Amino acid sequence: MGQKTEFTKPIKELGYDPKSPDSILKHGELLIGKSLVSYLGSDENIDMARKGGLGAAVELYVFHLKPNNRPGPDFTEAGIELKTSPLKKVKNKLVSKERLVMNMIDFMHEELEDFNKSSFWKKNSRLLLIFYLYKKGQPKKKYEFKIVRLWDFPETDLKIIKDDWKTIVKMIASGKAHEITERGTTYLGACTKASNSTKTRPQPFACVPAKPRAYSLKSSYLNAIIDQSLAKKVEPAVKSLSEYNQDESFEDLVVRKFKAWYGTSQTEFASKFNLKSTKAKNFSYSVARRILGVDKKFIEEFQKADIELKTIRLLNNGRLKEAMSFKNIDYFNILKETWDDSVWREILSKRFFFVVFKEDMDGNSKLEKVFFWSMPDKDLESIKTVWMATKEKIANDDFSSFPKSSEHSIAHIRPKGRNSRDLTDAPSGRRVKKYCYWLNREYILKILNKNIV
DNA sequence: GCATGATCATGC
DNA sequence: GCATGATCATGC
Repeated sequence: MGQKTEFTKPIKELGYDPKSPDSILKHGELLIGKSLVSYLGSDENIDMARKGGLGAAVELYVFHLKPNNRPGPDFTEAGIELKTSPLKKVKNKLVSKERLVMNMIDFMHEELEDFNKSSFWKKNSRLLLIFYLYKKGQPKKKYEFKIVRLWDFPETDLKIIKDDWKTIVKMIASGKAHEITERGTTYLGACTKASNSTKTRPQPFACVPAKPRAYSLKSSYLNAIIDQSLAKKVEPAVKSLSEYNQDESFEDLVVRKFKAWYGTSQTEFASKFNLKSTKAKNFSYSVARRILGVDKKFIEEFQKADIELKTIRLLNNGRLKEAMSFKNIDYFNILKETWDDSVWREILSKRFFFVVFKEDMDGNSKLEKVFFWSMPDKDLESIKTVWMATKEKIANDDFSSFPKSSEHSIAHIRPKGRNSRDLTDAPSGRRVKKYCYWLNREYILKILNKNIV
């Protein structure tokens, strides 16, 4: 004991505070969505040949920890053990690829009475879990990190883990370390290490040597952590009822929060909120999240209520820059649909939150206003003709004369692919251009004018 | 590599 | 100045 964490850099150059769990976590979170190579900005000087694979590389290159085999946690002062573990994709879902191996069990010296004094608990009571997506054949340094989070065992889990631990040490105490199996426990396992070697270890109460084993968290337990972590992409815009003014609705409150920012330019938003580019396709959504004080990826209320945020850009002469596009038409799907259950009708039936930017005389786009909106029923129903005409053309394998904006006051159909060579299969088997749904410019302008209060 | 939100380019 | 074809930029 008494060993302290050692670093490969002076503390002040680490980029985080190794005494602070919060700072360690924030630093780790920089990995999300990146690989080691993209995190470091280059793959020069990454030596993956060392022992321990990606986990050791994360310790070294991300946290600048000196390799160690201390009995205590990696971040001694913060009491946090760093664990890096692989995920795999099964039916589009991320699951644990393997059990998470913790520390070796030293049969001769393991605590046999008090869980709190056990080697497992001394090292692993609090974890920084880093999950990455394993891909066969890809170099390890290119694996993408998906989840970074602190893990404290909830009380109710800990009860089960303590029972598992007792089961394991009882085997040692009764001279049966060589009979330990992984199946006998629930969350915490004792998995074999170096199982295909002939190496064995002595045990204290029997002459029979036992296979070397380590404490491990089972895949099923990790899967629960993974599910929980991935679902945590939402955060409510309203954290407490006290945020509401009297008689205010959720939408009123959202609009009120935005009003304080009217007149702010896109570049100002970008620098204020640390957004990389004003051209990111989720730029407006990112701005909205920040205005509403949401750190997570999605605004919970918007998700729950299926509110769709759309950006509208006005030119400085008050005209609309563009019509509004929606997603591409699925040529196979549309043939199976009726208007009432069609994808497009479903999209247009949503509640919308429009964020309007207006260009000033110098060409800077500034936040002009925001408002919630739903398409009136009569408009929705009038679009049925556009949809039917589109469906009919597709059924007739005619991809050259979709409804134009001059033919209907609300909507039209227009190409949208990566470029003109970006083709897709038509039901006829032919390769055709991708088209999508649009709301006419004039129609959007009309909505805007109605909502200028 | 593709889907998606957004924008550009050109001709009338 | 609009309609329409085409393409960009980015996230997943």
